[in-house]
Amino acid sequence: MATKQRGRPRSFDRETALEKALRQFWEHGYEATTVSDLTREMGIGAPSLYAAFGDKRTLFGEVLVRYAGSYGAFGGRALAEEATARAAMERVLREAAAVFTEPGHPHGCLVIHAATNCTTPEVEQTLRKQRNANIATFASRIQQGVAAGELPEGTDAADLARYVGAVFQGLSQQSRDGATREDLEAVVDLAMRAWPEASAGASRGARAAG
Amino acid sequence: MATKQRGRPRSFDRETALEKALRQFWEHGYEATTVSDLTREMGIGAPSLYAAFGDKRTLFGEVLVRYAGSYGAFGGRALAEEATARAAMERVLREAAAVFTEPGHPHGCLVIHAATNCTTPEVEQTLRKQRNANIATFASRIQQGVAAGELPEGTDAADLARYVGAVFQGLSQQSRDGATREDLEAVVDLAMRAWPEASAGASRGARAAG
DNA sequence: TTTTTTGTGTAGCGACCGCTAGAGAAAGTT
DNA sequence: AACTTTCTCTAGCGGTCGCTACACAAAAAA
Repeated sequence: MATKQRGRPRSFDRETALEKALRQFWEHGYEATTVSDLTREMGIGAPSLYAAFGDKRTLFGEVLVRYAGSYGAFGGRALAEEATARAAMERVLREAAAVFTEPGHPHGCLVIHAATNCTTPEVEQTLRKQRNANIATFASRIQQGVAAGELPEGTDAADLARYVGAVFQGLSQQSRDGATREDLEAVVDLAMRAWPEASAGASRGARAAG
Repeated sequence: MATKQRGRPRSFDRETALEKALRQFWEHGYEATTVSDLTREMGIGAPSLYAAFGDKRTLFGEVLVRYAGSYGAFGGRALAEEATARAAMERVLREAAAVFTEPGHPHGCLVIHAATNCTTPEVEQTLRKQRNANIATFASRIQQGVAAGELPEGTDAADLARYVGAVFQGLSQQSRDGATREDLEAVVDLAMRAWPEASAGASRGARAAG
């Protein structure tokens, strides 16, 4: 590991270039981002891109991983850190409203928008699986909440997770269509009104955020 | 229409061909649908397509009109026919759940999916305007309901419309990702729990809305 | 130094894109 | 019949796509 590379060293920073690629895919989607766009933004030639990242699809795969570990990490944090399922889901939606409209990077969720109407079936399927996996993660967290008595007995965790996922996807779409953070916050306020409250026995930590 | 055409008659039915084009754009989106795809599905040569429909963009425009008048017409009907804003919005979502998952045609909403990540700015803008116009229509109907006392005073019709729109867009996305009609019905059930109810005394014009 | 290894630039490959010229085919009109 | 009008077919235009062969440049190793 400590030994130096043998040949001519790379003339660009790999992480910086990857971030540039991420922005391009995030803004324009997989298909609509051309290798020509990528090389221009990354400031390198096509052969350098292929040598450093493989082909376009492989580069996109690496971009997905980077996205999941940075801009897309808020969901996992919310699920891990909040005490109740309700707090977790509300925080997911609220941070989505913030991140999706944040200045300085493309709006919306890369996973939702980067490959809709994609002619590369593998890419389309990868992202569809990712979206469904996210909803499954929501369901799992909600099921915990049901087991803990935060939610009424018989609450269908999968249905509730799909509902949260639908709102999440709607937030992403609307952030692309020009909605402001305040617009989306209002949507979240309304969405959380649908949250099932446990009958006044086991409920604890249920708090209405301002 | 009394006099017959002079030259060689068209060898295909224009409406049938247009419907075929609609299905292609609906399934694959604007960019990902090639003229080659279109001519194959429509059963005609490229010159016939261009003679009958103009270029690809013009054809897509005609497809949008046809969609709005057929598969996409349920929203307008719901808004026009239901007595209350709540009933109208609920019917919009419920019929969306049904139409988006209906067998025999592509899933989801053409307007939402056909041009996400589009490299033709005019097409992208056209569809974004359409989506925002739909939400504005919701807002207008909801405002009527507020005026009629169906909803609490001070209800923000724009916010509520955006919420319904977000759920609508989420339904569309999930129908593409494989959700069944039953899945989406459950989402609608939950979504409607967020609907603001007028306090018992204030429902003066709840049945006289129009 | 020379040799080896690896990255970079030019230049262009075959495939597909949206689109169309031009010749022939099929109808009405005279 | 001949002529006019319109559609259809073959073939291919210029442009862009993702990707790469090849020669050269720049580093470590010998």
